[in-house]
Amino acid sequence: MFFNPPMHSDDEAFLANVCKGLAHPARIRILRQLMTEHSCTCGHLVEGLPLAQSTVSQHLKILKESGLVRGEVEGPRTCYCVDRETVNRFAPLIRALLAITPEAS
Amino acid sequence: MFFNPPMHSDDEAFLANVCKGLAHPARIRILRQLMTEHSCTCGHLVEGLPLAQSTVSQHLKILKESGLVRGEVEGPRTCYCVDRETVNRFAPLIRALLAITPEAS
DNA sequence: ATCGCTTATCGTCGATTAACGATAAATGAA
DNA sequence: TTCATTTATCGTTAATCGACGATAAGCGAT
Repeated sequence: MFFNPPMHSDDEAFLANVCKGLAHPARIRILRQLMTEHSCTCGHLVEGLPLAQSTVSQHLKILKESGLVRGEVEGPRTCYCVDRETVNRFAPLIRALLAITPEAS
Repeated sequence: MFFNPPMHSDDEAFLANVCKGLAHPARIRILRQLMTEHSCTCGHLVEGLPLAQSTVSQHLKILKESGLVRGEVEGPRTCYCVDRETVNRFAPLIRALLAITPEAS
């Protein structure tokens, strides 16, 4: 079996930051929607959530800051999509953290 | 109309709540320590962190509220350990979320 | 140039977070 | 009982979050 690799503090900060992005039910919802739909406008997301447009916009900003989401202006609207690079870095890190087993003493 | 969630909103709230517990580097560090050491006193955790005892105690409280950690009083000290039930519920949920691929349209 | 649509930002409010020192509570030991 | 140790809690301060309405900014179409 492998020993648990030591985690760099960069990775800890990254993990914490992404988790912060996921630390609200509305943002979980938004991320899941973007994972399946590939690209959504803010307005479309607002339709699917019981929140005001400004609130959704704010959640999208937090998701962007966490690195999970990117937004591209297209004409009068903005298309949001998941940043797969962040997901692909995050997934193995959180997986490794959760898979740690106690040392046999 | 709201998105039709393939995920129960209970699960979304659970995911968000656990992520909230992980949304700070110190708590990532603490959880990691508890995953490997199985059981730690607050004082032992304080030794490994650049934070005051009261701050570490506060982080432990947040981790308990997120369900990730349990604490048991043993004499004058408290032993903290990971709640594996929470981890075992969280792991497949976050994994499933991150594994979603865009629908072929 | 103006209108209409879409989205970001501003301002506000109450609640929460994060950090610390100080202190209280609980327990084991002397 | 008294003392030392350990941890939780209180009080404080600054910062951030979460929600909203209102408004500004950008763009396409008329």
